[in-house]
Parts: sequence; C-alpha cells; structure tokens
Amino acid sequence: MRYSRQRELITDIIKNRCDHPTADMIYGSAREMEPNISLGTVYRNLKLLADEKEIITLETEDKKIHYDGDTSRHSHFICSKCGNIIDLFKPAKTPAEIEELGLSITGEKCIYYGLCNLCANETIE
Amino acid sequence: MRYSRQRELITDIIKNRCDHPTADMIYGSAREMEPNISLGTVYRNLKLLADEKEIITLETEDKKIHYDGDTSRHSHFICSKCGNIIDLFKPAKTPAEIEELGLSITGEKCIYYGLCNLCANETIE
DNA sequence: ATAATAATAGTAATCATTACTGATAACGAT
DNA sequence: ATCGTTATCAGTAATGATTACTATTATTAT
Repeated sequence: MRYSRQRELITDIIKNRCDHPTADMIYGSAREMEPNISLGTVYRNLKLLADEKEIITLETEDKKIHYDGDTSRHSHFICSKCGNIIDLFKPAKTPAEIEELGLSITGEKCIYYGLCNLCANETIE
Repeated sequence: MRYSRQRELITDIIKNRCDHPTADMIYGSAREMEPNISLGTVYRNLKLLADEKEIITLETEDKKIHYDGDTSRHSHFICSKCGNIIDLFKPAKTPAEIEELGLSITGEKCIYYGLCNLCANETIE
C-alpha cells in the first residue's frame, strides 16, 4: 500500500473525531484541507481502512455507514429519536459462552437503542 | 390498520422461518402463494411490521436489511465469511450498567462476528 | 531521472429501498 | 347486501448511498 496524502488526511480525520461520521461527513471535513478530494477517494479509502481493521464500520438504521476510528472493544448506544451515536464502555460479557458453541469470535457489534440524555429531557418538557 | 391478505402472508412467512431473510427472499417466498404480490408491497409491510415492533430489523454488512420474526431479546452471530446469521441466546448483561449513565434502553442490537462451524471446518480442510 | 503502477478526480453505473399512481379491496354506515 | 370512504395493492419510476470505470497524476524502486 503506497502512501497517499488523501488517505493520511482521511485517517487523521476519523482518528481525531469522537463522533461516528458518515462518508459524506468525512468528505466535508476533508475538503477543508484538500478542496479537490473526490468522494470516491473517500469511499475507497474508508473501505481500505476498514479491511485493514484500522477503523470500524457501523451499519445503522439510517441506511448510511458510520465509521469509528476507535478499534478497541466497545459498544454503541444509538438514540432512537435523533440517531446520535454514543460510545459505551467495553461490555464483552458473553463471548466465553458463545465460544462454547464452537463459534470463534473475531469481532462484535453491540448496539443498544433508546433516548439519549438530550432527547429524554426534551420529551419531558 | 386494515386486514390484508398480503400482510398476513408476509407476517406468516417471517414468523415461520428461523433464518433472517431479506426483503427479496421474503418476496420470493410470498410469490409462491401469491404470484402477483408486488415487491413494493413486501417492503411497505416489512416497514409497517417493524414500526409496530412485530418484527426486528438487522442492518448488516451486506447492505441489505435482514428481518427477524423473533422479537424476544437475543443477539446474533454473523459469519464473516458466508454472512450466515445465527441466533444466540439472550445475553442482556450490561443494560443495568448502561442505565446508570442515565440512558434508558428500549432496544438492543448485539452482533458478534466470526466463522460459523461450517466455514471454520472448510478452512481447516 | 525514469519506468512501472498504485492512487486520484470526476463521472457513470449499480442496486436496495422508497415514492408515486391509478386500480382494487376492506369495512363501517345505510 | 350495497355503497362510499379510504387503506392497500400492483406496477413502475425515482432516490440516494455506494461502487465501478477511465484517463490522469503521484509514489517509489531502480
């Protein structure tokens, strides 16, 4: 894999964000530094980085892939009202039980749904 | 919500399958009973049933929505080779911990990835 | 520096899903 | 039971995120 300025930029953007941006959002950020960068380049590199396990993908109900630069074991909480994605601490509870079935776990995606604090308060008011 | 023969058929199909079919697969099954049923009808009713929480959706890496007629708390194991989806027992371990953060959980999606038994054996041979 | 070729910008194509439209069917009121 | 209202349907067109394609540019080993 050759070096490319564009890929380094995309990697930096994801690794330095604590939200879970879509390709389009990353494209927007990238254009601030690299105005001519192509959306296709963003998608191609996101897929590359995901294949290399440099980043994680989250398939959500908004039909867009969200990317996460934090590859440590952790799960996510998605607000069912606003769709906001919040990082949760490492759960990793049942894997042992699952491996007793003969299934070897190489990754996990654990998502909980509900209202985030902001939206829960909104509803009350 | 009015009764419709098509919706009943779609509901029956999902509830009586233990796999996690896509809209297209359900459409295929439905056409065996109802040859003129429309793909749009299948999609519309799947969305309706999901909104009513009669069924569950699974957003996976194959970019297709998979549907699950079992709405009881359970998680899924997806083979990263063949994409096969296997039901797992109820994990539901950390919700209490999560709710301590002030987040109220109304649903969860917990997916583990790895090789299913079939694919694991294939690799060895 | 040069050649070989990975990576890019820009655009076209793909494909799951959704929206639209005129026809059909469910069902409460008569 | 028929009628009128309107949800639902079949069929098709549109949408939109993602991927593929192509000519050009940039990286890197020699």
